[in-house]
Amino acid sequence: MSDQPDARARFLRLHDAMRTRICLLDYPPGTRLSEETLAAEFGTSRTPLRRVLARLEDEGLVISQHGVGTIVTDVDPGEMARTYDLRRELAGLVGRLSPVAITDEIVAMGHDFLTRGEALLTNPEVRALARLNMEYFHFGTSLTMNEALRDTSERLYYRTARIWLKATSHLDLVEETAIFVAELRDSLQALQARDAQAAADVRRAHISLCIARVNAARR
Amino acid sequence: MSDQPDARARFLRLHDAMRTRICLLDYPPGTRLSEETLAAEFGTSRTPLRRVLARLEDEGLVISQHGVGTIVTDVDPGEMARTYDLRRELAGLVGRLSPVAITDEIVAMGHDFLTRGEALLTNPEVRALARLNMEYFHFGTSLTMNEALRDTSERLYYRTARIWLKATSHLDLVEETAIFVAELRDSLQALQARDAQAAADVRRAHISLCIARVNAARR
DNA sequence: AAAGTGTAAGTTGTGCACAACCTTTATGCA
DNA sequence: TGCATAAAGGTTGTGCACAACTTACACTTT
Repeated sequence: MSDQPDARARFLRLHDAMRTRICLLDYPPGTRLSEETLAAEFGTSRTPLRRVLARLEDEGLVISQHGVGTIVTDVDPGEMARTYDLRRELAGLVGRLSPVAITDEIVAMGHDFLTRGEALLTNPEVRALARLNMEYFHFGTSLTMNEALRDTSERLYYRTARIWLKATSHLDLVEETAIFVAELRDSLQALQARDAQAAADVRRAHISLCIARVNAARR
Repeated sequence: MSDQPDARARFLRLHDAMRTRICLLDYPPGTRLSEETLAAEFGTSRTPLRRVLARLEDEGLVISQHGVGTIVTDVDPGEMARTYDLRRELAGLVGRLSPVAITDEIVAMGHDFLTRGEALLTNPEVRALARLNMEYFHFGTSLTMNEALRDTSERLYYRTARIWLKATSHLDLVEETAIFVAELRDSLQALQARDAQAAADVRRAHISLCIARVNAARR
């Protein structure tokens, strides 16, 4: 049924696993990854794993140095700020470039996200928050039919996600969770109005606020 | 002096060479590339070359199929249109997100581009036009300090460049050259006014016109 | 004649051994 | 003791042989 050849399927699986680990800070910036060890863990040889690391390097998540190792990158604060600037603009574009029609199903998904977010309020946990945020981000990009916009947004998201997560550890987790739930609430309202542009604007606004918050925390 | 290890330098060289060949239609869509042949041509083994092809695949320029070959992709017209939509927006953002200060040197570069463009008017040639267009595009993205915006713009540019080139062959080359020179002229005017936003708007407007032209030619 | 089957050629994917390289540590010498 | 040097260990990069896979074609069978 699946038209994914084994090789490609495995590549996607490993890539996703590694990307998630990096973005969830299982491998904090500076961590030295061993090709041999990872290959053994995933039950392959170095060759397919190197393909994965090569892509992660292209995406800016790791950097390989001959004779040294493959190291998880950190992100320069200035560059991160500029990346967020772009992410904010792209979030707004989701509402303008080939937005999808908001169906009942999409509204239901929005409602589901809110429910799951509210569950976090009673039991805040940074990893669960990060995971939900990641899932919700994908949901957000799925609101445009523009593939290039989707791919670009996700690429930039994964580049900055762990920095937000690191900042969240320093900020108040409870407060950050509450802010996220508020975003989910605003978002659901826009979806219920069947207004894709409004939903995109909600995201845009919250990215702006997030930038301000992280900048304030850095001081 | 150069801090590029041999391996990385070679990778960048091969990647750039292959990308240029694909975008200049030396390898038209559908071409089947042979790892062995290419490796021999570049004087390496398959291994480093496969790293290059892997990245080209991530960029959407080729697709590798086990047992079949590595094939230069074509772009779906609808997807291309949506990619152009995004490129148009990004072009405008260059003027708003961390634009550089327009120096005399930058103005001189703009003037140089115009001179070279005008030289093409007397002797139009599609390859030379494509090359100049590519160089001018890089010049355009260099007008922002936002690395993510630069990288993203270039990524999308290379994804669509060959489609524009293919369309140009069908359109009138002389007319297309004249339009490009007109853009260079407008651009220079904006630069001379030291107005980065105006320069970005010029590019934005011309991408819009390009979209309309290609769409019209397709009918 | 048509359909099915096997075989051969050509391609990408994988695993392994080794080369190239960097870092750390030990060692010898002043 | 201090410093230079080399040696050792560990890492990524490369080349090669072979596995896995697809396609095309010839051949056989119905």
